[in-house]
Amino acid sequence: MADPGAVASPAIPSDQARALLKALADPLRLRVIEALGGGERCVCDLTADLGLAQSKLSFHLKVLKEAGLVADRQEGRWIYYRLLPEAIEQLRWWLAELGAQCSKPATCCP
Amino acid sequence: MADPGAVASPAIPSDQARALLKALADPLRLRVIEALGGGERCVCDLTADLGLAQSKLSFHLKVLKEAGLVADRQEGRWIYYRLLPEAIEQLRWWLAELGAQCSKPATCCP
DNA sequence: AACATAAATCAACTAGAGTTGATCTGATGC
DNA sequence: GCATCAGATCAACTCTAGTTGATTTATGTT
Repeated sequence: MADPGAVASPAIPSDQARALLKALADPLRLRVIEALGGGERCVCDLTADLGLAQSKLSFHLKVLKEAGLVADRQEGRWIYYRLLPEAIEQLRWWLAELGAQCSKPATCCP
Repeated sequence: MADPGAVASPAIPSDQARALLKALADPLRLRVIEALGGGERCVCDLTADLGLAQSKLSFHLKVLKEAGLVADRQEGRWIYYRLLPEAIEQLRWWLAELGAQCSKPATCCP
């Protein structure tokens, strides 16, 4: 913060970046992400497709939603989940900044 | 897979990507990463700098090392850790591929 | 050799994340 | 209204990740 006139990168806070990292680090959640890659899906569809218990999937969808990776939408009694690809893009930016930091000249011990 | 003549991206396996994601998701490990951003540091230096118990830091360094984010080097009785920025770059590539997958045309439910 | 220091490892513990089955909420259809 | 289905939520449990302090291994010093 306190960086007026800086570049136009989103610069998400590291807390949010960590939430994204954590959300993606789980193998089951990654399967959900990949399943949603093909487009919006309702929960019952995902449950059947991935062969998961309903409450289990619901738990992981909540984690993904709170991390900002997916969004949901109700239609009748179905709830459709979709990916928010911009979240992945934000994480890539954040990683780019982290990587840039890691290449800066040493500040100590010459 | 089965994509001959594709781009020159490293395409790390998702297991390794997950290890990287998990390693970066921890706040303490992120502090270590940032501390190493300025250059190579010995463990005793990091311990003092971050104010951590020795075994605690040792545990997290091991996680980072196994994920491929850092490497170590012995010199006398000191062990120096350094970042491997290419790991972050690989993760960015992996995320780019994941993001690309997520934008492909829907395969079902027209 | 005896001693001191750097760092990894271990065993016991704590805490948090994920699982399970049941229950609750809300929408639809009869 | 009542029954049904989709999905979230809850409480109890399990499992894994992280913490702590003690011990061990290796290196260097006297």
